[in-house]
Amino acid sequence: MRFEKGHKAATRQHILEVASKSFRRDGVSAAGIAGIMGEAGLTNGAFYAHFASKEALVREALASALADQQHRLEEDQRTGMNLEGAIRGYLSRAHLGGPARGCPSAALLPEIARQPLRTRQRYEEGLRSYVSALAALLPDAGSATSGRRATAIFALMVGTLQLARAVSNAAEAEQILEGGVEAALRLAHAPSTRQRRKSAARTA
Amino acid sequence: MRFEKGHKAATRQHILEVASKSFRRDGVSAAGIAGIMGEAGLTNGAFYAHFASKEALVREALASALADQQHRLEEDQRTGMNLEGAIRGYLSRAHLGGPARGCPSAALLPEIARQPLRTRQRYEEGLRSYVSALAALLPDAGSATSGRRATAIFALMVGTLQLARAVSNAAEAEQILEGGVEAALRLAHAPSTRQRRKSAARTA
DNA sequence: TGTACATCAGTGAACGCGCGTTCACTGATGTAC
DNA sequence: TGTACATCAGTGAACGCGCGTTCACTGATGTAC
Repeated sequence: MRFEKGHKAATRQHILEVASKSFRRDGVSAAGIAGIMGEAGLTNGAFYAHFASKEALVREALASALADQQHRLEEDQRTGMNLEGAIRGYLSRAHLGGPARGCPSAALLPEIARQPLRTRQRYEEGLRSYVSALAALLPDAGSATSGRRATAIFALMVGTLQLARAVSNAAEAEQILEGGVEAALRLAHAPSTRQRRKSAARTA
Repeated sequence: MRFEKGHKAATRQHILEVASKSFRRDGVSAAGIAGIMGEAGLTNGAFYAHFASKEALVREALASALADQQHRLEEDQRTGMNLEGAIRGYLSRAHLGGPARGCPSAALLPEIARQPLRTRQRYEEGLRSYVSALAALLPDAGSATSGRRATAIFALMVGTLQLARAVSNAAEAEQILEGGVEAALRLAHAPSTRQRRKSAARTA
């Protein structure tokens, strides 16, 4: 054989990694097959030996980015990082400036919502799994409401990072991130029933 | 003249409204000039009599959508709606299902972050103005931190709506919205300094 | 040991199509004389 | 009052280009005899 054993699988993996970054950097519909293949050091024709369609690539690249994100969170957890560390890492200058290597939800959520059902279902699996890992870091991990609260915290972090990225002024972007950290930390702690009732009464 | 006075301005406005909806529905890069003009009942050639480029249209359509959003919020405010009402309206089933008429940030934020500087600056103005209107609804409106907290609440709402839209299961989408409402209401009330210190100590 | 053939990852040109943009033209109206 | 011309919003074909996808081909290797 012309290529060593495992070569094709390695190429496929390489295309996947390049695509995953391209999609997050440029958006799904703005990133093209020829560009991705070129960036991977191949020509466009080789693509269809690895994937059935662009849609299939999107699906796999998205799943791969979500899996990476979760592995990094679990690795952080293993090395003793707490929830505040995870929040500060997510809402950091590094993550602000590096969407290609960052959270696929922050880079692509509205576009994911427009993808075909199969893609959205695949995303959903990855999301659920990631949010569970996040919920495990909450002070009340395992409680009935920890999953729902982890989802809200994640939504806050995604929206905050997107807002900070859209804004042109760097100082304002950092203010947005800081405000997000503060708010996320507040949400991280379960309110007592008494506090929640008081809140509801005040806004009603 | 063949056309009544003000005809051209009215056509321009019509194109803008159609474009604003198309962008939110399909995404900026997926929505094309010919499609927008067709939806407006015109042919592609007429476009450049009204706008200098697609980029110019994106800029104006975005500004227009943000202005609409703010006017609706202020109208709600005038008719006596409080912050909880605004939050529940934003995180409602109607808004979930109608991105074309809804919040441009929820529909387009990651794509806005990839637009040229001019577009982002225009977005930023509209955002600032909208968040100010939101801050005016906070219990501590006018305080030093109300703007920052309004931004965080808005980020939470944007992320929550995006997440709910991406998910394929309708029941799960509603759960996400409910969790978002709960979290937003919590953030709406300024914590006392004592509470904030306690929170920080617990997560450190 | 040498030769003919099978394998298969990757090449690169081509397919039809839609993109953003340009431009010569249309045709209904108002104005000038 | 009638005719020639200017105006201008909109038409529709065409520009070059890049898209996703297909396919005949290449060429280095392993296998069969």
